[in-house]
Amino acid sequence: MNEQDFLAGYDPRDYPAVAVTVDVVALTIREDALHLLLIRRGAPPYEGHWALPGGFVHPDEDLAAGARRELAEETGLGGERLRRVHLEQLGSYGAPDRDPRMRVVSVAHLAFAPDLPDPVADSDADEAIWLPVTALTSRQLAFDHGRIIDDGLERARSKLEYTPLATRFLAPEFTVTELRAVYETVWGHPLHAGNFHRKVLSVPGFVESTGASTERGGARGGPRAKLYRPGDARLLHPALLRPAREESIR
Amino acid sequence: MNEQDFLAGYDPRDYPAVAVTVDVVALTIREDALHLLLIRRGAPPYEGHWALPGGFVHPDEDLAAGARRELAEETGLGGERLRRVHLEQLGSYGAPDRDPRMRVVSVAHLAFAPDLPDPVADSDADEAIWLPVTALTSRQLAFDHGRIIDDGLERARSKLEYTPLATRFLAPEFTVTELRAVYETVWGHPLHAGNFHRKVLSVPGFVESTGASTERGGARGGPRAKLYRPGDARLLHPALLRPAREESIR
DNA sequence: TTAAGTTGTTCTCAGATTGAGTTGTTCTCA
DNA sequence: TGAGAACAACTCAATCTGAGAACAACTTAA
Repeated sequence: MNEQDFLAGYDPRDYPAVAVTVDVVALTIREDALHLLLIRRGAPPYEGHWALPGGFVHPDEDLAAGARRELAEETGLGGERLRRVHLEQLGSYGAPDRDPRMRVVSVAHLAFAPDLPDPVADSDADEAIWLPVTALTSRQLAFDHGRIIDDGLERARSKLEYTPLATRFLAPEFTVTELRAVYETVWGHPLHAGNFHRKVLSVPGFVESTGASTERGGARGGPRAKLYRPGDARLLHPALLRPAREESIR
Repeated sequence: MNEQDFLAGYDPRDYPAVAVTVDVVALTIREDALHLLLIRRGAPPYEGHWALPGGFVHPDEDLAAGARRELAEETGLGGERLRRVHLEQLGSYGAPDRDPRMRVVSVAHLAFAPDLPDPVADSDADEAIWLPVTALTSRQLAFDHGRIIDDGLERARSKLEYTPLATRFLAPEFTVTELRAVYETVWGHPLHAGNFHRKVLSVPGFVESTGASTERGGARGGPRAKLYRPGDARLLHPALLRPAREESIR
């Protein structure tokens, strides 16, 4: 940053007031559908609209810590379960008029969680709910949260290509079929079971075998499946490619 | 964000003071080396250290607009030349103690520019210079700018894989060899000329032919090269793959 | 003017990867 | 017990990649 501005004297009160919040696009998979954690606003502006969980950054808190705290508050999650949630920064949104009350810069985060219990009613009167992403129209969403969610979904789809983060939607041990279901849900495409299987096992460090198998076969038949846990790779080489789609504009 | 906080009364003065700045990691290629725009600090803290160009967001300015303004101020660039610079958001950095004076959240941006003239001395006493990225050690850099630069470089390397943004380092018309030189300097690997050529021409929308050729052959011989301009693709399908390297930890 | 060396571009070919389909076996449900 | 489902392995053709060779068009230096 530019020291001139500071040298002029840097009493915080001298600067235009900007509030910094952290918002979280928290994704999970329930019943083979991608769900998003949202909060119903009980007061204007955007009363009755859905909004992302979030709030002001605390004075001594890092941005990521703030996002994790907000996530914990709204989901009631803690300890090991909270630690297993993948959390990354998505981007910052700071259009001057995005909040009608004052200048707010929101640092949005993206979270991948395994299927979680329904949010507990908070001390706040917030109504927090996991909603299927398909059930949302931009009009029902507060502020620019529709845009943030779109960016989060695209980021999630893309992250599955070149990272092993799909495993973060699953329990610590999982089958290849469960892993494939994650990809199919997030990408919205059916995948070739045989090829997916071959690919997952051939990419180094994606998954490692536990040696165990499921107790039962599939719900509608089939043999018991082998169980795997996440491997130690942070990136997939070579990546899994999404089926070619129409050139996405952004 | 959480309306409870707001409903309690939202006079800006009631909140802990947070300043929001935009910083820019501006990259260009000079003499086959990747260069970075830096400013020498003339006052504490970090007096004499190098810092990224940046400054406070103006009250009615979007984050990206602020970054572009800072870039314009430090490079003296404007108009069409400025518009041709690629600018994207890199991420926000908000550790509570990253600036010793007060809480500052910096929204870092990443810029790709064609070879630009040396920065003009600003109205500020700032000394702005293009420095080769290899000439930098983390100790010479102010604040957490070393980290921001690392993140920016990694983002740049990765963006060349799946976007046509390498063309943003070049003039509006360029040869395949010039384009390959961009990849080689950013990635730090020599690439196979024939394979690169084949790949660039086969990826739809990466480049399109102008029909023209260079006036002269290469400096040390060789035929005249065909000239191309950027195509209309925003993403490369299939992507160009970086030569496999040791698993990068982050 | 010529020779030597460099470079842009195209081609070849083997190896790896992918997409699509098949097979065999194990399991659940009716 | 039989039918259907699903896991896992395999096959095969099409495509893509890495590595090298070929060749013509150009440069500079002799």
